[in-house]
Amino acid sequence: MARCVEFNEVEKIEKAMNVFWEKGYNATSMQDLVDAMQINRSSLYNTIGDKHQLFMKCISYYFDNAMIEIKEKVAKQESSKQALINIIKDKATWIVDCDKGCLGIKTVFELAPEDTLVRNLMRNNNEIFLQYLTEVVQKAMDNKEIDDTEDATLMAEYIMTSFTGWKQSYILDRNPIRIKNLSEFLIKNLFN
Amino acid sequence: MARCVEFNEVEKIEKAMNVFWEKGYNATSMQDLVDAMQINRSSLYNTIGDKHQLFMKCISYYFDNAMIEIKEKVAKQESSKQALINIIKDKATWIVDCDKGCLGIKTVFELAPEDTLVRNLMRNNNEIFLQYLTEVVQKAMDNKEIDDTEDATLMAEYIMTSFTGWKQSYILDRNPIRIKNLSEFLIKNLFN
DNA sequence: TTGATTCTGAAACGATTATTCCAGAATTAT
DNA sequence: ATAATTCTGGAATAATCGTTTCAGAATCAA
Repeated sequence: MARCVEFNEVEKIEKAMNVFWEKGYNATSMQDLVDAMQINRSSLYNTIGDKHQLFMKCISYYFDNAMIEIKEKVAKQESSKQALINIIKDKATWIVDCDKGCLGIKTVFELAPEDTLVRNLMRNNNEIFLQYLTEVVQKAMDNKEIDDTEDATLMAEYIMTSFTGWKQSYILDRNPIRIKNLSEFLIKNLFN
Repeated sequence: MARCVEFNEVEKIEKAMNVFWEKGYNATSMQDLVDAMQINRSSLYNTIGDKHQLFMKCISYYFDNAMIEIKEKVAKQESSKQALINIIKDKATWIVDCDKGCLGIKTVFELAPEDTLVRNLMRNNNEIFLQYLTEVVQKAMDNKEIDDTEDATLMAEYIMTSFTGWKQSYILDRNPIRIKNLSEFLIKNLFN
């Protein structure tokens, strides 16, 4: 009886995400988005919603992918300690290799302080990631691979917060050595 | 022969800074600025310049004040190690108490990746702060107050990058205990 | 093919953006 | 007081913002 949607929404979300990723929310115009998504203005508003709704979908997509990726990597590791070390090293590598910023961090500083919807979404995402990381830390402790007198959650938080600082440093200095040194220093401090 | 400027530029810069501090660069309009600064549009453009120039002056002012403040605090301390501990604890307190974000961090993530002028200014500021912090670390090492087998610059960088992560955590969670624990964990890791 | 429905493209919307312009008030030196 | 200069307030500008509207093309079931 009627015509069907002809585009793949997930595919379009991904393209929009890349624009937000590069420019941030406020600096991205709807014109930028429709250009990048190769979709009509009307179709965008009819099927996905307005700019804010689109953005929320983008950061959800961003986070879901990040979680899938990290879980795959951890699953490949026998040792939980080694899994943690790999997570840290991978993050250091990613920060240097990815020429864009980090959509997550960018969003926290640009929108979260004033935008409750975004803040809640980001907080949930963050908490889910933190819980997962805590599990890995706890396993490493249970296996006596690392010092188990510390609080596992605190250790996971400590690791996560480090990543943010590395990104800031790299945006300013573009110095890969610095990031490498910082990550190795973190590993040494925590696991030796 | 002619009329003089009737407002105190520094005072106006400070008011503008507070607006940028709360809302960020892109989300702040010239209307917001002239309202807050209580200055005429024309006067603003004639004496200070456009939005971007005003912003550059604001972050310079922001950074200069931060440097003065920290130097005063360090000067009051006999022990360099204690000075470092105080810097870390003060930052943790500041993050929790200051309801605004951090203009410096906000700017790095919002503008620095694309805006060369801002990036260079921020990088210089960051480097100056880093050098100063390195000096304090080095003194503590020379006095054998802390482990002197580490690189002082790396240690200073490590401290600085931690601050950024704490701010992110606090924006999302508003949990003062978390920040306190993170700061104490950092101090323990570095100085015990 | 017909009729119903939905997608599509482009134009138009009103609001807001940063910036400029200009007439007139205010201040100064002569 | 006069003339020169600069500040000031507000209007005006052109561009861009996010969003809506609508006629027509496209697709579907019957």
